[in-house]
Amino acid sequence: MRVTSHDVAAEAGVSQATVARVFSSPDKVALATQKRVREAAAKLGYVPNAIARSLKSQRTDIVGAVVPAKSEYWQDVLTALSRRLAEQGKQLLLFPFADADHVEEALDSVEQYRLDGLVLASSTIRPEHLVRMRRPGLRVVAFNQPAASGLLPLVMVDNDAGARDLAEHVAAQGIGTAAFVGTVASASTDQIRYRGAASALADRGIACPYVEAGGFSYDAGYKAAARILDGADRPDAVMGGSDEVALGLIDGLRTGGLDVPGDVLVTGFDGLPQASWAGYDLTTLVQPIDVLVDATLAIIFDDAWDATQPERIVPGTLREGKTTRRGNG
Amino acid sequence: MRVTSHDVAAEAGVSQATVARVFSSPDKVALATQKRVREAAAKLGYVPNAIARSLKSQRTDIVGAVVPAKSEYWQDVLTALSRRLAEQGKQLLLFPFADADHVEEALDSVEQYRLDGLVLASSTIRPEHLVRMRRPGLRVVAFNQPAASGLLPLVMVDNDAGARDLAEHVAAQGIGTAAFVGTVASASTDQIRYRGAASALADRGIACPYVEAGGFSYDAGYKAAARILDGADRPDAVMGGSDEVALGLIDGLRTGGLDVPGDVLVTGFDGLPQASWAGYDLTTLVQPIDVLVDATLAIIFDDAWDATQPERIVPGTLREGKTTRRGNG
DNA sequence: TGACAGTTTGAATACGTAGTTATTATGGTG
DNA sequence: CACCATAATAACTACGTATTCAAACTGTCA
Repeated sequence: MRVTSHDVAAEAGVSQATVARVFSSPDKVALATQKRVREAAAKLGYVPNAIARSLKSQRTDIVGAVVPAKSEYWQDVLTALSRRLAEQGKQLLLFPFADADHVEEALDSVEQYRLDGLVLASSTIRPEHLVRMRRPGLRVVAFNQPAASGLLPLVMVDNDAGARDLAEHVAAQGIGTAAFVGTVASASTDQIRYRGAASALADRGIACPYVEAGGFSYDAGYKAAARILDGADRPDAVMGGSDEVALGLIDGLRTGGLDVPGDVLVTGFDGLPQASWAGYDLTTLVQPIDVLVDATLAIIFDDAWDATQPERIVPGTLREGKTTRRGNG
Repeated sequence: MRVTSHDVAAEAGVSQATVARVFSSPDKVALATQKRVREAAAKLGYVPNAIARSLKSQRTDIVGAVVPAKSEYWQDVLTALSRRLAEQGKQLLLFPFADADHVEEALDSVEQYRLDGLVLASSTIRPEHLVRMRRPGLRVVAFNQPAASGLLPLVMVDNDAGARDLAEHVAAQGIGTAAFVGTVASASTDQIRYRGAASALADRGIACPYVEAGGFSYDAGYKAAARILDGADRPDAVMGGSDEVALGLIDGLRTGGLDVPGDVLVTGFDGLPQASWAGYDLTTLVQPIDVLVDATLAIIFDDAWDATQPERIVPGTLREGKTTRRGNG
């Protein structure tokens, strides 16, 4: 049914090996022969079979990504990752998981495919899952997942420094009290960001209690806002554990009758496109996603990767939006 | 290096064929043998090789998706699609393209992989590309792409009816003039939505000129708002060609000093999560993405698919937000 | 002309699995 | 106990390609 290299070989009057060479290492085939083969291939509509090639060459040219099914941040990362891969003629295979309990299933499917590399995302993947992925022949990279430190090659934004930058920026606006609304307390990014922010604020004598939103979503942030409004002492600033939560916080606070930034300052973390939308214009720490993605692919594809330097921590950039601009409040 | 079914066979003292059967059709293997094989497999850490299986079985259990690299809407669709596939033990392979000129390259890569099915997204894929994908053994579905009608099996929301619903809803608020801010004029969804809206409005004596945002993004909508503000006769209602454009419109109009919905009503189309965010609460037509995805996968995987009924048009739902609520303005 | 290096091509093989056919073991029946 | 039907397993092969090895061919130079 399907046209194979044998069919092309017969049509062009050469051997299958020659056809294969024309498509994989053309410099080893005489130009006249190449021309004949290509014409035959075009005539028959031949397309090399990537499956068979992968079986033979032990390379799939496919990178897998294990990511949470619902998340604005990860969608951005995936977009950047897949674009970058496409430029190199490689593809991205998605292994989304609904929640932490389903990670195991996703990892099961991963092993079946002999991927060139695997990007492990989501800070809720547990360490036992991480180490399980350390297999010969599979380059695994933990993406923005501090918990993987020491277990897997790791690429991430400098969460600690970023949180401190944000905290210092907020403190400089002259606030008396603050609160940090994290996503999920067990997430390692959450912990680092909170500690960084709380520590920087403490240096300036500002207390910063931790509030758990209970999720990574806008809704979680929106609902957390209600709890802050109900609380006894309303903070002057609220630092969101992620942009998505922060956007929910803003809307929740505004729905509750507060003015942002007039009554409460709000910050985020990630640098989502939505954070820059004029309706929010959120002060946040922008992750250099392209840099992170490049570093990730370097680990996967660069043979000269230095295994003794398995961590790549990239600084983020403070984006000052109007949600921390006191003057205009 | 890698553990194969042969290794497991040797370890368990059976033939390779028996090992294969244990993992693909266990009911044909005696329980005692099965146990022995599974134990041997566990001991050696054997995992079936999906590449080899695909080569042999002529099925990859992978569905490809050709989608624009940047788009909130498509990210939502992909999320739903990949989740659904994962439930069935199948995977999603992404073929993103930066712009319409790069579709060709994406399609080239597609053909190399022997996918079980292919989802063609984006209304900017040209007809010649569409027909090129009609190959034996590959189930292709055009997703939300009216232009594919008659060329490929098609799944889409009822754009015409949806646009009419929105238009009627807006008209019912008592407006005098309107404008439709489309995404890209050549996009087939844009054309249908505009015609539907304009026709419904015309029935009520309301004119509705077409304005091209020039893109599918928030930014395109934001910039289009400026043009509307500069225009001679400001419309009482602006209908966005998509939610993303509509959200940009809202912020653009508000930045320009207008109140939405006080001065101008705004509608969208798609039903993005962001449209429901309290800061916008956009009136829009919600696409039943899960239904669309199910219909798509039915075409790809259902052998009894009725080729004489190659179009599946699903109604959307009007979501009434506060952007068309005159009373509160 | 003959030998030789370099280039080009063909035959054969392996990648790891699933399915087909052949063979052996099992159990029930007259 | 012979016989047959059925279950269970083994041997073998094909899927489509890339690569190794050997063979054939090219042109060069003594």
